[in-house]
Amino acid sequence: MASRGPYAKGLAKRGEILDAALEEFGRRGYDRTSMREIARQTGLSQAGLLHYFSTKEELFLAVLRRRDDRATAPDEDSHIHSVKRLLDAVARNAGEPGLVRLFVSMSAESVDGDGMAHGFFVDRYRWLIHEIAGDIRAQQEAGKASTAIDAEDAASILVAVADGLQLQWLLDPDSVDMADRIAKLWSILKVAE
Amino acid sequence: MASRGPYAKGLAKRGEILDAALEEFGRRGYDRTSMREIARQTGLSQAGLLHYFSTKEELFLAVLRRRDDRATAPDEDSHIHSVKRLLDAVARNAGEPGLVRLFVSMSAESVDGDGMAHGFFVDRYRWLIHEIAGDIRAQQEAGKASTAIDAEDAASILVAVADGLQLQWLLDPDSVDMADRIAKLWSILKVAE
DNA sequence: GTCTATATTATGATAGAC
DNA sequence: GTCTATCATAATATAGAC
Repeated sequence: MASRGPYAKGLAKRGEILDAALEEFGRRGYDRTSMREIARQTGLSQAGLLHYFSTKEELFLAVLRRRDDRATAPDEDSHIHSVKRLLDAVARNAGEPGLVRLFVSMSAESVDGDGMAHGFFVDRYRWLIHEIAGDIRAQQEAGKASTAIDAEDAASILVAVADGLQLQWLLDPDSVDMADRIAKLWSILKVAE
Repeated sequence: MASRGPYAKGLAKRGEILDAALEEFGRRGYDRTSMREIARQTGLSQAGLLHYFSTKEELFLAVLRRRDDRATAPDEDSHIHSVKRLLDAVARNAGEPGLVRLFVSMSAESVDGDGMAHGFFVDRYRWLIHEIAGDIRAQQEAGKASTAIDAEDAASILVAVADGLQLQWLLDPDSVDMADRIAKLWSILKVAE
């Protein structure tokens, strides 16, 4: 609530930088994005930008964490992820190719162990799949979902389909209706014998 | 058959370069891989390497095409891709993280329209899904697969799961048995009501 | 076919003034 | 908090000798 205070301006600028960085990282990938370009877009010199984020990696991780928050926070009531939320997120993402690109390409790039964001993505997938598996298990126990498939397997598959479809969609947007396809899959899994 | 001739040495060297490049691109991604490093690994100077592939992009595309061949050619009888082949490829890939990494990260990196390999991956996905959809349709007509889901949808989903699971597996190899999971999915899709 | 040398252009980061 | 240098690398690609 402290919209005035010693840090007000700095915080606003930080937000502006994160917006621009999200845009650039999402559009061009980590390696091809330069600090100079992000600085330029926010009306700073490169050195000025480094006052806010003293390394490129630091800025990158801040961008990832912030996007993660968006996907989690401003939604429904529960703080738990669920199948429904995953489906919603996929549908929503069709309007934000930059975000999708960011996550698809960043998670792929972070794959090698020494990579900057490796830990971030490992944790994120573990958490996401665990949450969704919990939701599926609850639905199974309530008799609303088939027990023909293990909840953990189903969760992992749904997350995998979401990622894979996003990749197909990014490469060829007209060829895929992501939300429709993943919804069909879930409707089948839900009633499998 | 011409193991001797004016080009024999050049061709062998080309192969050696492609092997090293595949390894490096797969391990570090396109941007982080330098021509100098590939040259070093093949006992060439950077300029010497450029005699074989005059730009980095050219080398990269040669690597992609070659890997694509591998996945297609040395398999069974038919020249057509199929669900079975996709499942086999996923199982096989668990032994070749470098290859998986190459394709996951390269396809993600190629996402922007101006990217070097965009066309390659767009074509590849179209073809792959089309082939697999054809196989599924054939199974449906033979009464071996359920018609509860559209063949095109199912093919897209299976390819998406393969990609997504590979990503999960790369990030956290112990957490996923890719082949098992995708096989379970297919067994469910096959008998869906 | 392969090399050395170099041109050119970027990058991330630091030092220090204002 | 922001700037102007500048440093130190590192990259692809070219020119031209051998």
